[in-house]
Amino acid sequence: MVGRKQFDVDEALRRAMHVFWRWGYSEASIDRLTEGTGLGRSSLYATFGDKSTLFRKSLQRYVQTYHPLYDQALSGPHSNPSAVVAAYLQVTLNRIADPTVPDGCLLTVSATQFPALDPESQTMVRAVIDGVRAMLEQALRAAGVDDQEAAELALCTLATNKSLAVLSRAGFSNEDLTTVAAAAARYPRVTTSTP
Amino acid sequence: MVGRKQFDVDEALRRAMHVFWRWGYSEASIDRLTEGTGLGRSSLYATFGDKSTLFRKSLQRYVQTYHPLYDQALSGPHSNPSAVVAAYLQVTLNRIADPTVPDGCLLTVSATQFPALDPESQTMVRAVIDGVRAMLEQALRAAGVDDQEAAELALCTLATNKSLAVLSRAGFSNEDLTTVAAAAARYPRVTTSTP
DNA sequence: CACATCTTGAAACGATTGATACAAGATGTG
DNA sequence: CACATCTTGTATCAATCGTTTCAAGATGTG
Repeated sequence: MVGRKQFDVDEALRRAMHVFWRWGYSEASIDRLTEGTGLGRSSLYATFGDKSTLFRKSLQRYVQTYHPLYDQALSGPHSNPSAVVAAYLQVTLNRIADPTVPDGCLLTVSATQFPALDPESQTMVRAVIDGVRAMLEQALRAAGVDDQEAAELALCTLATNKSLAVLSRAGFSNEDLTTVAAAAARYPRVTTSTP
Repeated sequence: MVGRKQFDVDEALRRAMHVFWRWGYSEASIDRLTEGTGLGRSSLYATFGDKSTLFRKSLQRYVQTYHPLYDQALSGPHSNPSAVVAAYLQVTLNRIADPTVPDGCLLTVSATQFPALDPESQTMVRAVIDGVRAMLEQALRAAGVDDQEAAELALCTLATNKSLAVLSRAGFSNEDLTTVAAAAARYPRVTTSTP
């Protein structure tokens, strides 16, 4: 069992990400991380550093995994703002419906545990959320929404995204989540049809 | 310091509730609970039982505190469904803007930490959320919304409530939260004006 | 006053937390 | 083969976790 590395670093990081995702930072103990990754304590520390560093690498891995999916959904040609919102939220719904990943969203779980995070991790979580917000806003402007409405709609879509994660964590059905997402996608019509 | 009780039980419970609210179940250690309540360990255990029991009593206290506010907001005469939603979300906005209580919402923090809770607490959290959903649905029906739309709108308003809590936790400004709530209150017009 | 009752502070419990030390040993290079 | 390098399992660290025990002492009742 010694000599060269006995595991795939990227796969181990993916599993560690799932542990943080499922349990949240506080409850993601080293024991659960070693069990989830299959690594020994020594290998875990030697490869990824301490717990908070591993958390940040997991969050980075999370962004690298799902950011492209959101980016692709937003970049596609959309007939109207509703389509942009719907495409974005559909990525979230697909992820939540995926039985091979934990419920909710690592970002949302981490945000609600904000006081439990070290300052560096807090900054990173906030930065990622702000990045998502900016990405949404830009996509909406590209879809022809004026600046003010784009800012508001981006914020509301981000909010809907967070609510889907919370409801999923609380055990709400995919049907309920789909209803929420569909309603959020229907919303933009108000701002475009009302003067 | 011995003899008869040196503290007000209800006030101590209120403070314990704030500790769970701010830190979440996992990070609400006994040390933080004793410090937050001002009680010694012995008094804490003798009065409220173990940690998970104290958590449930805190959650019950949370419901007893804020349920009447929501109930009052929903029971007032409303000209349309939007007014119902706006009144409901305003209670949440007021609570979040209150600097004397922690950010977010105890229910939302607990929901995202679901896997960290014991089964009994999980059941209670879920029951409270379902209760809120039912309360919203009933209020909307009382405001003249038909059954199907009332169910959907109640779910979406609950979702908005959760999103406000998450964004608050992540440090979003009250202005942003107000924007989200206002947009959610504007939503019902779609379902009533669109055939 | 005498006594049972209750509360409180302090000490201590075993278990678990995150983290480190170190020896054993497999690998690649010379 | 010899040797430096790297990885891994085990043991262990101090700190903190939730919880219990217990003696000291103030209170209310008789």
